[in-house]
Amino acid sequence: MIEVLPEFPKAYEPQGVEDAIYQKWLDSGYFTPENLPDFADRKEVFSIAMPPPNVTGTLHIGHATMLAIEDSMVRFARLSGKKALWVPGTDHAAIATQSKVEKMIFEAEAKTRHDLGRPEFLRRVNEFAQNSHDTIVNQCKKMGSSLDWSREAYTLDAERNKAVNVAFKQMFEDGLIYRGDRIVNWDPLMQTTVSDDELERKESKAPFYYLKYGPFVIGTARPETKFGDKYVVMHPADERYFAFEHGQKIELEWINGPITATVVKDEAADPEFGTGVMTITPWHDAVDFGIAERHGLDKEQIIDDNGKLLPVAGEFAGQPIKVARKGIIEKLTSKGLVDHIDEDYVHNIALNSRGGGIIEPQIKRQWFVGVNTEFAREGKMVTLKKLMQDAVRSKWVTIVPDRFEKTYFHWIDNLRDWNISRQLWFGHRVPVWYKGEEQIVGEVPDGDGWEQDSDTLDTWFSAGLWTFSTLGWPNKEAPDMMYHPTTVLETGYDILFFWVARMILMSTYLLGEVPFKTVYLHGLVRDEQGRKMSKSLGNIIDPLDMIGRYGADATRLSLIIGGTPGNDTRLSEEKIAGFRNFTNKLWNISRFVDMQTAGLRHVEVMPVAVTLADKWILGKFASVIEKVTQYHANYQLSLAGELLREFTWTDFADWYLEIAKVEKGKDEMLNYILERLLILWHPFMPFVTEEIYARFNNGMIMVAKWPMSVATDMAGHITSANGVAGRAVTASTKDEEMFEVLQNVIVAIRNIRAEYNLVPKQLVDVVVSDKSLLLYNDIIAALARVRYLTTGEKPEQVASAVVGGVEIHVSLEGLVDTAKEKTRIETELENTKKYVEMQTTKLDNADFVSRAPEKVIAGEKAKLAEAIDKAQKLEQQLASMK
RNA sequence: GGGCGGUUAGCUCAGUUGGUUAGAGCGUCACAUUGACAUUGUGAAGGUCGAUGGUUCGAGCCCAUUACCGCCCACCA
Repeated sequence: MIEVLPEFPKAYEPQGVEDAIYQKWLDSGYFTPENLPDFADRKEVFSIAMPPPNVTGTLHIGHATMLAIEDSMVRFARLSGKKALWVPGTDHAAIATQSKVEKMIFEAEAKTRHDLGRPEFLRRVNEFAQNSHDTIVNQCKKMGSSLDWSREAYTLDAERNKAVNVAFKQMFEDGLIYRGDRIVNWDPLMQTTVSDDELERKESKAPFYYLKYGPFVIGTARPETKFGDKYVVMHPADERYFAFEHGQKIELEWINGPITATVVKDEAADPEFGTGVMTITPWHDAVDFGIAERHGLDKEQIIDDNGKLLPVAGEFAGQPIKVARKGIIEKLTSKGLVDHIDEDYVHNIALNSRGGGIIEPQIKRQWFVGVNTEFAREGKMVTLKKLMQDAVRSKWVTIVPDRFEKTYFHWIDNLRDWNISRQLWFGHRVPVWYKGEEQIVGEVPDGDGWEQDSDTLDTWFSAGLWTFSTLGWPNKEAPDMMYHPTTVLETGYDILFFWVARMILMSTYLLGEVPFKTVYLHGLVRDEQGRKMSKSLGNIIDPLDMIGRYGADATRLSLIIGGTPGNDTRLSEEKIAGFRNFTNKLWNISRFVDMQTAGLRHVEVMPVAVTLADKWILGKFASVIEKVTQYHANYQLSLAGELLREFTWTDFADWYLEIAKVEKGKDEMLNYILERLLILWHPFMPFVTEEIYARFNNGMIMVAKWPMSVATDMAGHITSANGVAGRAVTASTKDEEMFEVLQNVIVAIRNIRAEYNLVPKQLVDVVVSDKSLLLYNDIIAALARVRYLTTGEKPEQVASAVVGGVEIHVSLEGLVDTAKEKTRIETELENTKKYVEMQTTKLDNADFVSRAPEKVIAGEKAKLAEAIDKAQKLEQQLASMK
């Protein structure tokens, strides 16, 4: 069926067409690779697992960046003839989502999750998650994302739950998952543990108390933890305390009366810090816990799960920390135990980064993944840490930009066992069932009387399985597993530890292969002033808003062009508006070609280049195809976009189309180039290119063929395998140089015209020194507004210039300001002479001549010769001036 | 305390293994408005590439030192 298209509107209006185009793509089914008509012929596989957005709300500009980049990658792969798959999904984001919903419920109904009960609370969270999900899916579509919706997944659905249970079981059986009493990060506010990576440290100023502890002075910022302190620790090599022996008992007066303290010598005590002596609280401090473990010391809980003091605190029992601290200091002061107080002490306090409270370390029975635990793998003993390290060290996984490999290794080096159980309600239940002494792991037990572990798993546990749990795993025979390892993982660098590293852990452990071959890390999007976007600052740029105002293509371009991987980018509405202008430019280029050639149409075979301009543009275009293809292969999307913009706007529109208005018979050339140019643009701006392409009547651009790359032959001729049987583009170096001279001559004339403020209507006569330029009389006449172009005698009243060895005299009878001309030429001459001098010095340098490559020397010599020639001509011009 | 990044035109940024007189977009200035596009065209101005020293025939790029800004990591109680 041939669509009847309306007339070509003067301006591109994205708002009117984007939704329909997206629907057309959906209807085609091509987002699902198996539906591609030539699926079987497509040899290479390309796949991306989309980082699933959290179902905590709506997509922000960072998500939009992710979608723009990934969609460009997938569309490029699809156009390049690959089996291109991009899997969508959402993340239940256990802690973030639960925290958000709890907050909403409390604000609206003043109820906690305990008031509602587990089933009702989960019903509410799921309802919220569903709404967020729908919004997110809609936003992905608005961005033009070519996601395979038939494969959509959710980190908390039944299939993913199965994957989680199988993974858990295998790790448990290998001894990598264990349950133990360890010191963990407890958030009293949300009543759950959080992993080390979910802590956010905030600098804070607090009084630092120096307390008299028997013969010692100890320092603390947390006097409320000191009740149980009965060990006093110092470095074994600290000479000041040689009088005290390890294990020595000391009677001393403390907060609630006399106690017996034991001296412990341990290297964890820093002699440089404070007095070099400290007391320890193993239950509420990770370092202290370590010391206590090493020496087999008692551990006592001082603070309960709600952040209140326990009976050990005596009269302070039941008080919240903040209240108790004041009273304790008062009591210590009255007992004369406060030595002095440093009021300006700065330390870091740990917060739950997901909107929770101040972390209180506690000893708790939790589930852990042992990252240093050895297990057998192919006859060797390895650890999860080693698997993670090897994957990157061996370049099995490549990180772009590579500097993040260092960050990655550093993180692994400092990694401790991963606490995976949470006391949250929203999430995958820890797949362990208990009945009396019995325990079943990883599989739902038969029979009655089994109770499941009430905890849920860290959201990153299921997220770590994402690349393969979305492709049918744990069924290793699942046909979709052909898409694994995925080709590239594209995400923000801020998520390297949380997610990227854990995916590598899970995949190398469970599958024995990496989850992706390349990690492409994009930067954060900031506002014009480099600040993070946030609601409170009111500087948020909402992608949907921008799409509504400037179109999805412009929004996408603004997020792809002008940035580099791993570096933050600043975004402004002006930038997006600028790309809206470009979108319209491309539209109008097409509109012009449509009018000029009586309708856009597919041209299969590369047309014969008739004129110099034809040869030039085909040569240029061939090189653009080659470079853009290469940039895509190297994930240098910004460079690809900039090169395309330059070619499209400057070379094709400003030069070639202007020439096409003069040189007729370019219908094939124009259509041939435009069609392929649209394909090159399609990964970046899918909507407008699809809309224009409809007028070519050649199917959908989404499944068009990427123009073939080109090669340069020995003679410097650029040949194209561009679907053309044996026809080569013959833009020789000489042709290219000639065209450049032509361009320079035109610019020089325009320049002179501008200096004398000539309006376009006013034509000028021009005398040039090179008669071969007369061949291009029509072009020069039109583009530089010239009446007669000759090679005759230089007229009297002229303004002159020298470019590329050509002398140009623009006849300006009655207009020439001789003094001004003289100054202009003198300045030019002076600069040229300086340059000649510089080049001469360089070429007279024996070291340069003997050591620089010949090619460089030849180039420098040619430049010198041209400059000398130019200087001579300028001198003659000056001499002939009256 | 360790590590990483940034510093190039008024602003936002490129600059591919060191090789033209360092580029782009936006902004600025001048001129132009009936024939693809004013969401435009033409032309121009604007930078001693943070600083110092070194390597080299040659440095924005490599090395060392240093300044400022930003980020990440860290068990100084």
